[in-house]
Amino acid sequence: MAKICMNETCQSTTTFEWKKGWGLKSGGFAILCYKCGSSYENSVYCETFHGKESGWRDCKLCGKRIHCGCIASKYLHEYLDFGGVGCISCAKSLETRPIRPIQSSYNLFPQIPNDDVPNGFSPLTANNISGLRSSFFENTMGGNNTMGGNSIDQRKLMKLSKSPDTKEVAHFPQSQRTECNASNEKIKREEMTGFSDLLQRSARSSIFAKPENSGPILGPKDMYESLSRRFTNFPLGTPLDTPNPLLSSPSGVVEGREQNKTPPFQQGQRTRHILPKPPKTGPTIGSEANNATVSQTRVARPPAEGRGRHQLLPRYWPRITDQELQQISGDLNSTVVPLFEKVLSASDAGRIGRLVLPKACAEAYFPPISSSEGLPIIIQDVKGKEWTFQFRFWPNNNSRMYVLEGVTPCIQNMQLQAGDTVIFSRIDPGGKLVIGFRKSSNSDMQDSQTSSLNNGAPSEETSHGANENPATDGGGTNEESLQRPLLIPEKKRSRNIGSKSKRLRMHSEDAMELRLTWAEAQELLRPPPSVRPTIVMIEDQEFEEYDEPPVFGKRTMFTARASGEQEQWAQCDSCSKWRRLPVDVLLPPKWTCVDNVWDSSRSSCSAPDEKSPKELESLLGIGKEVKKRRIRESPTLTEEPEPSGLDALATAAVLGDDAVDAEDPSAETTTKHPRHRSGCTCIVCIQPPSGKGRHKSTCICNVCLTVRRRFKTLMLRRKKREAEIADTRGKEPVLPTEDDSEPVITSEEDRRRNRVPNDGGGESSNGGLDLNCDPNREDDMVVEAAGLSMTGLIHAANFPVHLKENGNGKSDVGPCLLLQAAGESEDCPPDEGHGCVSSLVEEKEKDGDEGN
DNA sequence: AGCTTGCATGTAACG
DNA sequence: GTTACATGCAAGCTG
Repeated sequence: MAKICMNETCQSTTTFEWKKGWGLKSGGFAILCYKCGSSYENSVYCETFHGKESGWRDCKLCGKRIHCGCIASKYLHEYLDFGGVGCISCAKSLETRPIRPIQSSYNLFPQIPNDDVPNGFSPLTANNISGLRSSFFENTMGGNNTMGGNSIDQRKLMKLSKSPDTKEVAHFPQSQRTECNASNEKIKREEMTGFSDLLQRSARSSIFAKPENSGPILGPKDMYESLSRRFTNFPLGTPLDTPNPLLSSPSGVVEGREQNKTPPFQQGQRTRHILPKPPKTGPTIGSEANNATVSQTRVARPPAEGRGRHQLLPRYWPRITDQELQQISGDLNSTVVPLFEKVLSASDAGRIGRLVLPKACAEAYFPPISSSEGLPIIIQDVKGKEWTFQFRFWPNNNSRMYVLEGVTPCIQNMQLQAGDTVIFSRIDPGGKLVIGFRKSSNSDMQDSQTSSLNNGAPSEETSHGANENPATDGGGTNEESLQRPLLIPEKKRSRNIGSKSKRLRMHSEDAMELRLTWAEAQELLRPPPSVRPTIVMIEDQEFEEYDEPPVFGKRTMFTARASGEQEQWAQCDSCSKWRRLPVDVLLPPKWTCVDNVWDSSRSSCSAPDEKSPKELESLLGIGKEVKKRRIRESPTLTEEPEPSGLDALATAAVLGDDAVDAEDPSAETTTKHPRHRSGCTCIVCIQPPSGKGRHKSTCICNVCLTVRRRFKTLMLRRKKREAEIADTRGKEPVLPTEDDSEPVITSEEDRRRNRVPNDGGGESSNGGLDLNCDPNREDDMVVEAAGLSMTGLIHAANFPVHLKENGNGKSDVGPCLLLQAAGESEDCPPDEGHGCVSSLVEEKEKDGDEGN
């Protein structure tokens, strides 16, 4: 079926081909001129014939084949008054009524702008397109060259005016009437919505229109650009949601009363809705709209066939650059038709390997499937590799849920993750599906989305594999500015990337590492600068509340000297040397030797290390594999060499001063409590660093007084216990002493008392405190804990909660211990199961008080 | 036990 | 209120 190329400068009569691919829904087709390369695909989706295997029907009058769902077919068929459809020629010959002159700018043929629309359109592209249109129609009409552009418009108008009014419909059998009405309404509705879609899209895409005409080759892209320019020339402010009764309102079709009341021109004026709504789209819309100003992204190319009832949501409109198109097409003889795109959800990118397809997209661009088993589909990636997916659906709420199964290899091959975007395109001729992608700029989805939204910076680094060229021909417009994503509610922007935190779950190994370092990150939290906390009292406890989120400070190491004195060490960001700091110093995220105002001799990177590397490594536990080893060996984060202030407290509470004085970095506690883990968000653990500088050794606050009082009780109890031990010494074969480096354990009781590691007590090794142990069995242990010094206890308690330590992931224990040691057992109620020392202390204190 | 599969359900967007 | 869709979940399957 030879056609004449619509390209005026080509007008080849022999090189057109109808291309009918399965990506072309409902008998759609694409036209390709092999001479000039112009490609025109069916752009007006005809829902009337949707589902028909063939897009062709027979004219009821002459039997001529009528195509639907294509550029031409809109004008190749008419709904006949007596039912059915007829070819345009027959319909015209039957037409007896005068054509209502609708001068509306509403263009039934939005893909081919109408020069006759009196809206002050610039003729910039009209000449080209009108010529194309003319020749196209002349040829698609079977060589009837008598039909010029006006004729086409007349036909359009005729088609519009052919909407059967009530009288006419009333003569039909009910079935036909219904069908006819439905058909007309459907078409009109889809045209209307398609138009509004186009308006919205064009408002955005206009910013990408090339300033110069693209020359004789006018492909779909150029057509859309031209359209964009044209449609953005619409006067603004006319609401679209005031439908033209002739065009879209059912009342206009069925009731028909209002049709003639309004002058057609006014109808047209009314119909126009130029100012699109702010895009209620997913995050990529907004972000990419911003990016579009610099990335030449072709925003929102209208989905060709995905119209009608299942018109695509804006978030699925493909945005693609020329480079990407070219990369996909690979050669000049093929045309890439972007179909739709989708931001990968967590489940899409997960291991299940199921990519949920938007229903409208699936039904528009994928082959129709009747059984849930679906069909295998071969989709080519941008590298040319072909992937076979299973395209299928599930019944869902009287609807369907379309999925592509088996996408995991492809997703992984493209190294995509949740938040990235896959773009489905079609290569014409051939109808081959292509899957491209666009990576989110940030592996963290939220960051990427919000950052791009906030500052308008490019959020996409690659698309379809590569898009490195900044925009050269794009430019912001007023329309574009109107579309700024700032107008988009955050709630809607966040769609598709997981408004729920659970959508952000990551299950990769990387994520595991992130989880492990979460505790470390928590330790770096600092109160927001220049923000005064609000002190709230919760069960007689003071808690600081900050309106601003905490900030990250520089990670430091805490060590304990032989004297029990705590030290803080920080590593210079410049020279990586470790500098000793006062223990109560909070460092900013960036810190160098120059900032070391506490030690002038080492306030320069040129100053040598205070300790030898070996000493430092031993002291601070720094080494290459420390972190990895920690992750690898201890999923519970129990192995940590450096005692922190709170760790020292815990250690001291168990082992007494000797444990601290030993300056054994391996003295450690455990965080292995089931309810009080790293990242715990309970009121205790979220308490910001509140203790800083508050509790001096001379402090007489209630907390410190309570600590002292309780410690006194502990000491008394210890003496009492020692007396008991002395009494029973003769009965026990071996008794552990404080001086015994390797106490001989004679019973499980004593083993527990002395916290000597048993066979299975990894967490309790080295005298650590196992918070998981049964509190009821800890009594004696706590009694033994009375061996610590008051100063050590107070000193340890003085450490701010979040400064307590050294990045060993034990932040969860610290606050609990500190508060509990300070006598605030209420903060770790038994039902919370914190198993805190303090609660044990409390118990024993009671006992002791009673005993005393 | 881990994986796959099919369906159910909750939620957000849309009309 | 309806629809679309992300994801949970249980039953079945497989090694």
